[in-house]
Amino acid sequence: MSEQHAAPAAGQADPAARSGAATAPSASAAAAPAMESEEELSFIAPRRGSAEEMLDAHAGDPLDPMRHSAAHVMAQAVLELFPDARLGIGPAIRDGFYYDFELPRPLTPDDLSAIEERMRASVAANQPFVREELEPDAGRQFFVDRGQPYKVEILDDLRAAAASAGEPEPVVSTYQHGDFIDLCRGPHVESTGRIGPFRLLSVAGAYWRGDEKRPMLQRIYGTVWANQEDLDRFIWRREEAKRRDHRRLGLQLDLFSFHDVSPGSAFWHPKGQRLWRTLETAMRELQERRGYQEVSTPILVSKKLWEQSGHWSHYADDMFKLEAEGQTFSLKPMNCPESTFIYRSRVRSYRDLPLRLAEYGRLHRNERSGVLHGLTRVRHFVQDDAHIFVRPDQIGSEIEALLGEVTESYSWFGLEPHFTFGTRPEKALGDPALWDRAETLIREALERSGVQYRIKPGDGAFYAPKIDIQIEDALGREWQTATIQVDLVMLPERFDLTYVDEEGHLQRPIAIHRAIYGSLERFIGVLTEHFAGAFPFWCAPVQAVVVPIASRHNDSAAELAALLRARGVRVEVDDSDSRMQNKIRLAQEQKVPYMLVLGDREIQARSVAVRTRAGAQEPPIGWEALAERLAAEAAARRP
RNA sequence: GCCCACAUAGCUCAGCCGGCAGAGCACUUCCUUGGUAAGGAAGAGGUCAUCGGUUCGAAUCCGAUUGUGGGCUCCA
Repeated sequence: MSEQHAAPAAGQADPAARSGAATAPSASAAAAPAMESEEELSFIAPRRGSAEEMLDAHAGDPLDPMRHSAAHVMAQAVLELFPDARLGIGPAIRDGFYYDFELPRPLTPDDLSAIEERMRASVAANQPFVREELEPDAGRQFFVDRGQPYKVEILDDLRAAAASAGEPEPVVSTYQHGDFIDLCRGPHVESTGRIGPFRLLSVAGAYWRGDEKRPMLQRIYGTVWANQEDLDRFIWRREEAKRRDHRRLGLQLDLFSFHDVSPGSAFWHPKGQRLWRTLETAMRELQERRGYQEVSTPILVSKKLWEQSGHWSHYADDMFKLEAEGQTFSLKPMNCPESTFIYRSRVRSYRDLPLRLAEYGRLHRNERSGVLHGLTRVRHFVQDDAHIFVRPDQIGSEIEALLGEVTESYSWFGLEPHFTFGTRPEKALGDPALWDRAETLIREALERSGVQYRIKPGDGAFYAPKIDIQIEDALGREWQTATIQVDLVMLPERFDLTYVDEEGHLQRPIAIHRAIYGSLERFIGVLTEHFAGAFPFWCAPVQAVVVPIASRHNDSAAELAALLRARGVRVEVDDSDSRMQNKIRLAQEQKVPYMLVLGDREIQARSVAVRTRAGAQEPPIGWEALAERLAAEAAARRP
């Protein structure tokens, strides 16, 4: 970045941009006056704690008929226990199924085992599934008679949908097994005996049709597999996920904690902060190298800013607000609008662009209490945000560079990014021709970069086509982390950003919003689960523990530690009274990459015996050689 | 926010049908100076989340509050 001067400019950005991070979902920003408020809110309040669930939309599994059949069998069992139960829906889902019920009382764990028992009886009876088709009116009457208003509603909706699409009345199909009949499109397995090993997992509240204004039903989740081995593997995966849960590991590894006094905001302990700083330092190094300039903008901002950006009308409830001297302020939930003030602080020339402004902004969002979840769904988080202001002719090369940045930084963790290109949605702001051009440039950049990507038509933000980045962790779960959004209108137009072109005319720049880690909080949560707490050497909070065998070795241990520290190694000495075995055990539990054992033999040779956390024992190595090796390993940033 | 569950020592958890608050780990002290995942002994540590109610008596029963956890349109 060289001769960029800064310039005046304007700008603001959109909220959604940063959404990739902590919040993942949609992006939309607030500013779109024409948008419907619900839609806008969606980006604000990401739907789920873990993106994995969101991203893995259920996509047709050969086990689906069996899973859906299991849901029927479960509904049958529930009806036997609660004859007045009203049935919601009971689809097959990823790894299993659920069914929603309206019941006279809350279900208990005992109920679940009773239901399971009846299900087993049904499976043992091997009752065939029988399909029947009814005239719509007859079908409707059937469910009215059975006291199943939700089924009637579904039927009515189907008929209404068909009518409005100009299609003929839909045929109503039911499936029966035993004495249980359900409205159902099918298909099913031939008989209940074909249902594999299953287990009921949990009960949860679920709004009818996901609408908080509709009744709250009770949802029972279950899982079912083709054979016992698959079921066992699934159960193992769940348990492994629990073992890797970043909330548990965060405590065990002394990284962070949460406290009543600030729900949804982590307290970072020294080790967690060390990890954090290491990640941030690596990203800063990359950004320096790639021509970014770091900025910092206020956390407390007048509501005037959000009124100008358009966020206030739709987003106000999701911001923390406060009053001072008669003015209303809020804690910023996103960085973008403020970056435009820096852009506009002077006149910008075409020579200034691309202007890459990075900011580790501390953001606050007033997430509803019920959705908070460890580090993945928080009220306070830091985003490795950047706003890049470019000329239209620079979009392609800039996108290409960004894809390279994502690939490079994720390689530090051995993570392979997956790219999803979201194109123009139905409701989009801005000139369609500009959209087409931007999309073409993005597609070309994706092609040139040679990365694998998929296209999600209509999934762009309403003001910008975007590239979302997902990663798959060690358990095969997908997480959304990074996002790149090409903002054609939001920041540039609402904040009237300009630059002077070669001929002295004012032109409109394009703003690219991007976050690579996304939210540092969330990213650390994902890394913790991915590595099960055993972070790669380069970013491990404690990289090595020196283990003196007896107390007479403590002085040498301190000397070795000082030598390593001087080379930038994060090292601790365990000079407690414990036996060596115990010291090693504790270091293993803390997932420290290297244990450096020092006894008489080593000290005499000014060497040290290295044990890795994988359990390997290496031959003694000289202190200097070890320092060289560790410094080189840290610099390499390998997973 | 809503439904359900949970909240006991720093951590993990016992504590039945109300009757003097427990264990392991961690911590402190002492003994032990030991070669690759737990050496031994003693000690300290709790307003049983908070507030209120029932009761002779509440960690225990009831209610509220706060926090945490599982979820909240993969549409018959």
